[in-house]
Amino acid sequence: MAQNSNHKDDLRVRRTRKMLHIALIELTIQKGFESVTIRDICEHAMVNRATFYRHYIDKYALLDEYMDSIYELLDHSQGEASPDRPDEPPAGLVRLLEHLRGHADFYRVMLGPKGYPQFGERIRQYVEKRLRHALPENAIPSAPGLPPPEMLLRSISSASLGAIVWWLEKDLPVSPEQMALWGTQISCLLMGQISSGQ
Amino acid sequence: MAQNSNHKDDLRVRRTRKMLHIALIELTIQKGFESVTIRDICEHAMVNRATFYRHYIDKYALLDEYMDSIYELLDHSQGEASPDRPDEPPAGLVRLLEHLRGHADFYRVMLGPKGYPQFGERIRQYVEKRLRHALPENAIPSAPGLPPPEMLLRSISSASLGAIVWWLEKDLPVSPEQMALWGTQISCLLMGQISSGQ
Amino acid sequence: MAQNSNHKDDLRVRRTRKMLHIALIELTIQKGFESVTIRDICEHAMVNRATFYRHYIDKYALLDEYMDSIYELLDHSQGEASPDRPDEPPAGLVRLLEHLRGHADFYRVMLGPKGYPQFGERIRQYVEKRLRHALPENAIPSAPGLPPPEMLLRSISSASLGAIVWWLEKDLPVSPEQMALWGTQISCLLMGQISSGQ
Amino acid sequence: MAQNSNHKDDLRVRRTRKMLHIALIELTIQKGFESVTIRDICEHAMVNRATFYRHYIDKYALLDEYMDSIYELLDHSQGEASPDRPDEPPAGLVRLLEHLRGHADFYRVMLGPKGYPQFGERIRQYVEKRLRHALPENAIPSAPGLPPPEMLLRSISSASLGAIVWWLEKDLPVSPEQMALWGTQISCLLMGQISSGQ
DNA sequence: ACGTAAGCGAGACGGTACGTCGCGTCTTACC
DNA sequence: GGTAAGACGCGACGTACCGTCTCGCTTACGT
Repeated sequence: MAQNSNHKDDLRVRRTRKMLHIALIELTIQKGFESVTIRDICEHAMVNRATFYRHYIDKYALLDEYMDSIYELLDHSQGEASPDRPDEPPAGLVRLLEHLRGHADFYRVMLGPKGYPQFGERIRQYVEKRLRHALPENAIPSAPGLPPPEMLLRSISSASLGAIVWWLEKDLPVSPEQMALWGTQISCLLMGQISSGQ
Repeated sequence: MAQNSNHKDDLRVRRTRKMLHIALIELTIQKGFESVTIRDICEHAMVNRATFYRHYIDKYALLDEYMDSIYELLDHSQGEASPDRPDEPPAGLVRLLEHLRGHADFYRVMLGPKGYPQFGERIRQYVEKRLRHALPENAIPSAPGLPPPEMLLRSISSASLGAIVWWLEKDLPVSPEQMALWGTQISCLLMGQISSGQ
Repeated sequence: MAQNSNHKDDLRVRRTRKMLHIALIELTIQKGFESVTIRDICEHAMVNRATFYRHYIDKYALLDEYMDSIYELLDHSQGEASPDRPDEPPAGLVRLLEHLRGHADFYRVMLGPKGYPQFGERIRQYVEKRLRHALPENAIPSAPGLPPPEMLLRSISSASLGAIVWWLEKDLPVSPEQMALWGTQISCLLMGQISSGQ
Repeated sequence: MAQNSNHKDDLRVRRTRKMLHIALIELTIQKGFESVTIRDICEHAMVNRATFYRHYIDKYALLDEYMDSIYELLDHSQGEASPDRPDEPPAGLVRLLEHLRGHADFYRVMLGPKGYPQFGERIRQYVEKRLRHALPENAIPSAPGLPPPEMLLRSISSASLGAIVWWLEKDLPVSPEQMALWGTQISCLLMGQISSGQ
């Protein structure tokens, strides 16, 4: 685990990667993700363009690495991992929303029309994964005539992401806790009520 | 108004535009929307590149024109615009789903990871618009402590779009009518229950 | 022969190619052939770099085209093509030397240490070709014990080129006619005397 | 002067330089001198690129060092430096040709179209130097109307180099002794006859 | 023989040229 | 007047090589 002399431990390497991350985010906020060129990033980060390619194959790889670090941070910070009681916003969701609020400018762009389609999808999948974990295996019955669980999960996670985008676009009108509460209500309603059969 | 010598009535013009539409769609299915270049489109359509620019400023304008024609078609074909009874799939929704099924290859790509973010958003807004029309002004109470109607609308339309994407990705496992029914159930549940429940 | 609408007849094309030729020559004089980059050429010629590649694959192709035009010019201007009498400098040789004098700066560099090895070789081959044409088939006997004709031709053409380089390096101390005379003397001596057997 | 702790006596240093020499030569034979990069050399020599720069500033310096060692070897091995009789191939010339034969692959490339212009010139100057030494000061009369001695020397040395290139290109069809004899004949003829004849 | 200074390997980095590609504008000629 | 053909300027791309640098390891040398 504690691998020595890794190239990622090199001070210069860490400095370079960090500056590229910052440049990507700041430029994305300024002009939208797709409009940002690798040239832009390098100039803003004061890094030679060839150096960029020594670390990443394109800007998507840079974004991926950044997102990975975020997810790792979110997952590791959960610590207490309380058994999420239904009808109560899970700590993970609140933490996610707090993180989004902390980088609202960035996420507002990334999830908006000048964003990157796979980015929102990745967040949706994260939400879906958490939903699956928060539920018993067979919490959602799959009776004929009812929407299949897979479709329900997709709908709920999409609804959540939609609510998040709305929240960001409206400039965070309510607290993360309130958002988490509403989101949980909606989710539980859909999953529970449908299962109990209209 | 009925200008005879209209530029768009010219046979050559109509032929050119049509071939460009076809080329855009076929190439998008093949390699994803962003990967399609104007060069590609022109070669596939056997149209000179300069000619493309005489009609559209970029491929987004070409897509927009195509989408406009679709929406016009959808809205005009509804004819009777029956007062959609809740709990029953509205005719407009079924028609939309049938259209998607008819061009599933194209929409699957456009709404997927190689698609175009504003494209899905446009469909979501169309759904949201229909939802607003299908509901009385104050159908959704906005009591404090409850999710605001705007957020609910956003969530429901996002959920619908999510369900549609799921349906396309799974290769249309159920009929448009079934999808419309499920979608309506979910929507009504969210809007109604929230307002009365809790 | 008189092919119409050839792309080389395009005024813009002729202008572009001409400016690239001039840039190549002037820059070669300034800093030596190998040091000249395609960027240099394009900036000096006020031509976009991509345009360069539309015409030539590299600077060697540009040089080749230039040299081809020179050789064509030299061969076509001979007009009278008098039956070159031995012991008298052939008109072609004088014309070649006059051309070299007219572009002495360029050839001095190209044939010097900062030049291009294949360039001198091409001139040497041109001289050798003229020598072959100026001689009857069996003018040079190939008796055993004597240098083979092929080797003699190589030596004489090399000697001629060497003399030319000397002439250019010394800043043209004598007239082209004088040079041609001396060169012819040396050539005839080598070919004739050797054959008559020491 | 006889510094013991010389940097060049270090075993590691000698090993490194030797491997770089070998790599340069083998790679030059394979792909031509200009195409060989310092990276190539270092990889082939299994030497780190930074180490190369600790010894040479570029590949030309490496080549120079190699050539210096060759010339030193040639000049030292002549030993008896007999007063070369005209009409008889001098021992130095034979030794040079034997050396060329021993490394024919390398010289064939270096003197050919993928070679290095200054390399042939250096050999030519070596030949010219030997010619000057082999002749009395005023062996060549400089009467008006006759080619100046400087030009003659240049021509003869160029002719000799040309003959050598021919010999290498033809894959050494005759022995070094035969080549030396022919070369001497040609040289003497040019120098002697011109002065007395005409 | 052994401690140490030097040679060396590894590789990050800034720089610069390369050759390619797509874009959008323009001109010319055809129909 | 719509179109084909295509030259051109522009600018981003990804790659290659250059020369410099810092950091440790290891190794041959000199006392």
